Amino acid sequence: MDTMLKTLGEPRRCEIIRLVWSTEMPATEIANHFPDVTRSAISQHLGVLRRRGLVNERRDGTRRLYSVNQGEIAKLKAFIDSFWSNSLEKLRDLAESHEQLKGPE
Amino acid sequence: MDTMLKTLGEPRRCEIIRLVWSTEMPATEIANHFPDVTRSAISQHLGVLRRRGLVNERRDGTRRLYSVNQGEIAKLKAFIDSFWSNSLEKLRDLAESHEQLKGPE
DNA sequence: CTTATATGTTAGCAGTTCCTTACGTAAGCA
DNA sequence: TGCTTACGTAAGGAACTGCTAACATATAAG
Repeated sequence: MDTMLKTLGEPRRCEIIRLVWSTEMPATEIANHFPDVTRSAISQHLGVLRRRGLVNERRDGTRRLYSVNQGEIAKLKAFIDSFWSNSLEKLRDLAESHEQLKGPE
Repeated sequence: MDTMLKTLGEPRRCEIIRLVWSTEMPATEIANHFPDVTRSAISQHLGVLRRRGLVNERRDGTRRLYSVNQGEIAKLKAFIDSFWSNSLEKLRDLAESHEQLKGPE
């Protein structure tokens, strides 16, 4: 999970995720959205995202079309949510241990 | 937001957030949860978390008690959620432009 | 077959990050 | 006042990261 957070902590990688969130897009078109860095830099970011399983790659002729693996991002969402739900769990455990002291109702 | 993702991408910082999520805790006690690194390393992580506004510091004698600023983490939660809601927004915009082509119902 | 397009990969460098060691400081206690 | 506890901070180094430039490969077009 730390890995995923780190991966998305890179602004361009995070932006790529947004770009291909709902529509697959070839590498060159993705790179065109980042005029301030070379295509190579974006290709390397795509490689990281692919290896981390955050995007899927589909080949079509010479092109490679990327799309988001929303399931992986859903894991991140669940992880963030777990900060809250785990604290609820702690409260529940605390309540239970209180009940044990008092005996069951 | 990239900053927050990067900040939590560090495993120990992420763990610190969990530690002080629902109960404030003095720096030394936090450091004791990480036997593999020095207290200095943890102090530096706490400094980062404080500067980023992710934790609050309260002084009590020589101790410094840290607690999570849940509001900041809530922003991250909202950001992750926005990946989904923004794609809904795009669908809505798409539907609207279709209606313009057809004329209003 | 030759050329152009789309893309990944490698080498290498500058900047950043996380760590340790050593030191500084402020509050309590003798 | 001197010692101890609880902490932050500074200096410096090893490892990691993101970038560019140059090269490799594969498909398509002529």
